[in-house]
This record gives sequence, C-alpha cells and structure tokens, in this order.
Amino acid sequence: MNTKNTTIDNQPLDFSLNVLKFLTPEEQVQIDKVQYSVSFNKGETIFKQGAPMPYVIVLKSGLAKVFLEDGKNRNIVLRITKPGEIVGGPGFFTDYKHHFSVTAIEDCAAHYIDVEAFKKLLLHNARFGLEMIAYLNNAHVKLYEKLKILTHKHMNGRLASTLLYLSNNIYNSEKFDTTLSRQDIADMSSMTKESAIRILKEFKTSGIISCQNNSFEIHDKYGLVNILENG
Amino acid sequence: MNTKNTTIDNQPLDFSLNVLKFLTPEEQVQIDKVQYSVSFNKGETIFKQGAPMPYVIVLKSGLAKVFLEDGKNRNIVLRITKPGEIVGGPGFFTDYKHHFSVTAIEDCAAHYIDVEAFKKLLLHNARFGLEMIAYLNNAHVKLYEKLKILTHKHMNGRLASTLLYLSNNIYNSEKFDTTLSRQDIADMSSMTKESAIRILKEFKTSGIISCQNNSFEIHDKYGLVNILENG
DNA sequence: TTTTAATGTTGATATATATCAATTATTACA
DNA sequence: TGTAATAATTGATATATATCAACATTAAAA
Repeated sequence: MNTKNTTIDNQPLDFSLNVLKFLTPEEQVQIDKVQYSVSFNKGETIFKQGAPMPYVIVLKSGLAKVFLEDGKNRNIVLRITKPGEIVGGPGFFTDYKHHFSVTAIEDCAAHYIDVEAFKKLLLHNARFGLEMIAYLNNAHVKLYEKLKILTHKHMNGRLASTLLYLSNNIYNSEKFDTTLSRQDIADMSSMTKESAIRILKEFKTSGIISCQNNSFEIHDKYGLVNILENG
Repeated sequence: MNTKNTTIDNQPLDFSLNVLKFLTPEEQVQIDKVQYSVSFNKGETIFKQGAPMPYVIVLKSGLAKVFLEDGKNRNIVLRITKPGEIVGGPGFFTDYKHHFSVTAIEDCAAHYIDVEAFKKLLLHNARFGLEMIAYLNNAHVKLYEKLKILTHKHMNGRLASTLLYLSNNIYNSEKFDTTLSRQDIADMSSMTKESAIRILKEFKTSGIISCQNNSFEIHDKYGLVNILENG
C-alpha cells in the first residue's frame, strides 16, 4: 500500500452531481468559501463511526466504502460511494456524530462542507431542504432493500446481489477490476470471506462469472439475477 | 377478531407529539382543515407496501406493526408504531408509493394528512423541514441498529432484542400483554415462529422471563441485555 | 355448545453457514 | 532480490437454523 500522507487538494467542486444543484448560484459560492478539500490514499480512513461530525463530505474522485462497525470485528459494508455523492450520514442535525465509517478503497479526493453552513442553507432554502428529504428517503428505500436481501436471502443470492451492484452501480461494466478484497466482498454480502470465496468458485464453475484476483467478469447477468431472486 | 368496519373518527390531532409541533399555530390550523381521521380494527391493514401514498398518516391511538413484505411469504417487522408517530415512509417526495405495509395490532385511530399539503408546509417553513430531516436521520440510525442486530447476532440475541424493545419502547413495563402473535415476534427477530417459540421456552426455563399466551414478564432485564450483547 | 379454523408447541431431520486449521499466493518492504 | 506480512484458498468439522410433520391449544363461527 501507498504510504503518502493525506494531502490538500484544491480542484473545484462540481455542483451538478447531487442535491447541491438545488442551491442558488449565490449559495454555491457561499459553500465554496467555507469548504475544505482533502485527498486520501487507498486504505486511509476518511472518518470513523462514533467520531464527531463537523463536516458534510462530498466525494470528488475515487471510491470509498461506507460500513457499519459492530463492537467486535465484523463489518457491514453498506455501499460503495462514488464521486459526486454526499457522504453526510444520519448524524446531521441529530447527535452530530458519524454513524458509519468511511475508508478509501482507491485514492480519493473529498470536499468538506461545514455542517453549520449546511444547516444555514437548509434554513434559508426550503426547496433545497425538500430535495434533501427526497435524497434521504431514497437512501432509506435502498436500506430496506438491503435489509430484505441480507435477512431473507441465502448466501448465493446475497453474493449475486453484491456482484450485480458492483457491475451495475459502481463499475458500470460486466468486466471490472476492483480494489475490494475478498473480505470486503464478504462484508457487503454478510458472510465470512471463506464462504464468499467458495461461492465465487461455484459461480465460476457454473460459468456465470469468471474471476482471478481482482479481475471480475460477469458472463450471465440474467443467471445472477435468477440466483438473487429464486435461489 | 372484531368485525366492525373501518369508521371515521373525529377526535382532534395532538400536535405536541411529533415534528408537527414545529409548525406555526396557523399552519397547524391549515393542516387540520385538510386532514381526515379514520379508525381501524385490530388486524386491519392501514396501508400496503407498493400502494400509492396520497397521505401522510399520524397514528392517534392504538398500536400498528410496520413491516416489509418480500415477494413470497416472509415479512420483516421493522417496528411497532405508537400514538403520536408519523407513519409516512420514504415514498414521500420520491415515488409517492408506500415502501412498507402497516397493519393495526390493536384498534387504531389514524389521521390522514394530504401529502401535497405536507409538501407545501415543508416549502414554506424551512425550520419544519430541518426538523423533518432530523426525524428521518433518527429513523436511519435505528435502521442501522436493526441491520447490525439482524445480520450479526444469533437467534437468542435477536429475540432478546425484540423483548427488550417491546418492554422498553412499546409497553413501558417489564410486564406486558401483547396482541402480537408468535409469528409477529418471529418476524421482528428474523427467524421462524418455531425458533422463536423454542427460544422463548429456553428463556423461561432459565428464569429470565415468564410468558403464557399473550402475557410476558421480564424478570432479568440485565440477563437479556447480556444475551443481546454477548451471546 | 359444538364445530371449525387459526395459532401455538414439540420433536426429528436436513440444510446453511461459520469456525478452525493448514496451505498457497500475493503484496509490501528491508 | 529475498523475506516477512498479508490476503486468498481449501478441506474438515461443528453449529445454527429452517423445514416438515404431528399434535395441542386457543379463538372464532355456526
């Protein structure tokens, strides 16, 4: 792993990618003034569950994993976050703590927006607030889906779901290289890494996918969907 | 079960119990004008997952179960909803559909607030919008907790969690009668009813609880907490 | 009250999944 | 480049949990 330190990064924030587009141009300028921009290397922690949350973060480049830590050693990877996404979390306007951890899985650049500034925007621009509510509601629906899959599907279905998610939502291709470890893939699918490896092998044997180290290719997407839905 | 039909109920809405308290008095009057009030008998469906969502609902009396239905026959009971709680759901300002089902587990009275009126309030009262965001964020944190428990705890821990939830959050007593069936308790704990019954028996044998039919008593709350956390 | 239906209970068994231990491959680093 | 550390893989085994079937109890209906 790369050992460069976290560095400041000063490329401008693209407002078109998320709910920030509902801000007026003046408000966008205002946000730009109070924002910080920071780079993270692969493997570095962007923030930790339980830590105070003085900033809302917008990921500008790279990928990061968003995960819940349960006291002991098992994690639940909730999602992979992409450039343009707001990574605030439910601590906003509640206890102002982070309720999940975020770690860079590739080199990342992140914008920091002061939560007080963010709160002021919400108080002055109700339309923005409404869009923020829509954004939170969408996240809520996704969490319901995750809950259904993790609690009612068997391992094959859960792993199929993870592979489809990576292909459809993150890498946008049937063929992708990933910096996620087998443990990460297991944590996304709520199983041990040994189980994840065994099922990947099954999928390979049956010709649905191929994978070698960090390279994956989905040959039969419908097959995966079928496993997710029926088996 | 009672077979009276759903009836109209016209008791006033108590605004002090939820985020509606952040509305101005004038806005509260405005809401009162467009609201409907309906009674449900135990066992009746208040609304179904997938159905259009023309109203936000505030439960006025009684208890109802909020649950996810997965295509087949297994449900996940997310929570029991109490008087004063808003039962809107993440369909608001997204696809305007319900993303969970709600069924009365006791006779209930519910207030209907037109979603368009609700949306107008959010657009005109940014403070209310901010409080709504806080409310949604709190719900999100609870869902994270649920996800952790359902995916990383064994059956004993999950059932202990359900019993503690009913005692601490719903019935506010170590001793309670419930209208929930064993199947409901199982659906809250993500297991089959047979497993729930077996573990209840274990808890009884070890003296942590006693239960007979619908009457439950928790004798050793710390014991349950210990099972939830360590075993 | 009698009958029927729904819910609860128990035991035997099959299946899904985790754990543990050993081995190999890959990556970081001196 | 060689060596240590980390990640991936495999197999054997134990455990957790669901399924199925039978039966008992309670609640609903005639």
